[in-house]
Amino acid sequence: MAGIPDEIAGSLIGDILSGRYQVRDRLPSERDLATRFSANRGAVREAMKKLEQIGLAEIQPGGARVKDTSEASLDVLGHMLGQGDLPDALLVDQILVVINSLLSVAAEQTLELASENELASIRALTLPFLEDKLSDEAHTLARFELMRSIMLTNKNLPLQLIAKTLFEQVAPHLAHLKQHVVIDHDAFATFARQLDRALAERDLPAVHATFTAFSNLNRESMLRAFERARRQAREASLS
Amino acid sequence: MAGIPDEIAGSLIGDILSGRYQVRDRLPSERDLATRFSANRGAVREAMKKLEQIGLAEIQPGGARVKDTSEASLDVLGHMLGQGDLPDALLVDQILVVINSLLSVAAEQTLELASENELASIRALTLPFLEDKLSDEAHTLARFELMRSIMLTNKNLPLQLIAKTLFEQVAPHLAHLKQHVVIDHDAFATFARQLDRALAERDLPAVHATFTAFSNLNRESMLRAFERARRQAREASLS
DNA sequence: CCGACCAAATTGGTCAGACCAAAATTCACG
DNA sequence: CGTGAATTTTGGTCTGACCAATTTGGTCGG
Repeated sequence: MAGIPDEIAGSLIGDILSGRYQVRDRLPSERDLATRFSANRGAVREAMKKLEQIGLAEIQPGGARVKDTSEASLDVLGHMLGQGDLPDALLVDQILVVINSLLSVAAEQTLELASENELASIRALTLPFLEDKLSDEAHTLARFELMRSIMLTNKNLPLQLIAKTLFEQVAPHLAHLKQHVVIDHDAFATFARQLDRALAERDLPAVHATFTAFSNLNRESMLRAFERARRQAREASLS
Repeated sequence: MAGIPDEIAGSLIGDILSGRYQVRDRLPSERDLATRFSANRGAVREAMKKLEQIGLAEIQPGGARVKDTSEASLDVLGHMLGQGDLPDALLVDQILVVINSLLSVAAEQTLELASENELASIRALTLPFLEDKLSDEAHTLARFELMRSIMLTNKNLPLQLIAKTLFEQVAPHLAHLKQHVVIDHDAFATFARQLDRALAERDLPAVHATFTAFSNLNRESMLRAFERARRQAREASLS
């Protein structure tokens, strides 16, 4: 299922992101890589094309060179998060900042453009947060559903694409952390009430303020989850 | 310089975006395409890989299928903008909305994290807008430099990557429109003064409000440019 | 000793033809 | 008329080859 080119690309990406190949270094030739990976040059070539598409390498006749991460495409994020045992907490936080700001924009545009029906269907998604005995899983599900709905109701294609990409990059690496996340149900209930009111009254500043609060909730809860995960990792290494 | 696979990919992308291949349709086989483009199957294969990376096609043993634009990567935007004679005005507007909201986030984070020196260097970039006799070109240059600086001072890598990608996608297609853009120097001067003050006092809400104004300025000026371009195109078609 | 220039080796770009496994298609059978 | 097996089609990978651009290394002249 993996595919040989993807394996090669993954290995090379790991080498680059771990610093084994420095920026501006020349990567081994396609022929050398083919030998090293016991694969055909065509497979290596597809892997190199992937590196180029991700923006980690620049291919030219004469040789391929490593490019800086800051010149890469969004797809590097997933690979960067997958480097260590735990994802980079700072990077995850930065992604959350962006996601939440995009949510805010989406919501603001929804206020301007969405029909009453669309608005109502979003507001309905805030109801689960008011329930008393919501399991953590159901809560997480409700959060995602609310975010997804806000992103889809919005007609801004670029916004949708960015959000989708960010989610896809970060989601797989957050799966392990899920067990460490502790949800502040009361805080989210307050948020849900505020969001519902802001949407009902089409109060744009209130929507913005609400999502700022939502953002802070998410970021703090994620940072705490990282702390717990790290602590557990330390204890495990002592035994 | 173009490269055979890129030519093939470009042709297929055009066919997909223009609707010649509908979503979920099967694309011709690699062998057929190789014949049609008088190219080797390897070249066609690389083109198909590119389609897959862009997110416009899904390749599986048995055949490749067209995917919906909403499931693509950010890189489709550039191709979508390059479809007609003029870029899609609505799409450009949506991109501007996103860019400007990202600018706002970047600026807000700068307020929290940037040193006095970094802040000062950004503030210095607002000065050109106060000059009286600034040519349109110099004005555009100053705008870009200000945006670039805000994006780079910020330490948020995902934010930088998204902004860079969006710029790269949209910039080439805006080159033709530049001649139609009329700049409201006074409005930008007001914006510059407000931004400078907001940064100096690290006034977060003011920064947000300022960028909202900036966003509206940019969007309106671009929409007007589209109108002018369309009008000129109509007149040209009459002659 | 150094820089400019030229030839050889290296490298990516493309092509041709082949085999395999998985999917799609066809078709005979119940 | 369905259904399941057989066949064809399709993508995935491999081997080996040639070309053009680049890099490299050495040579020559200053």
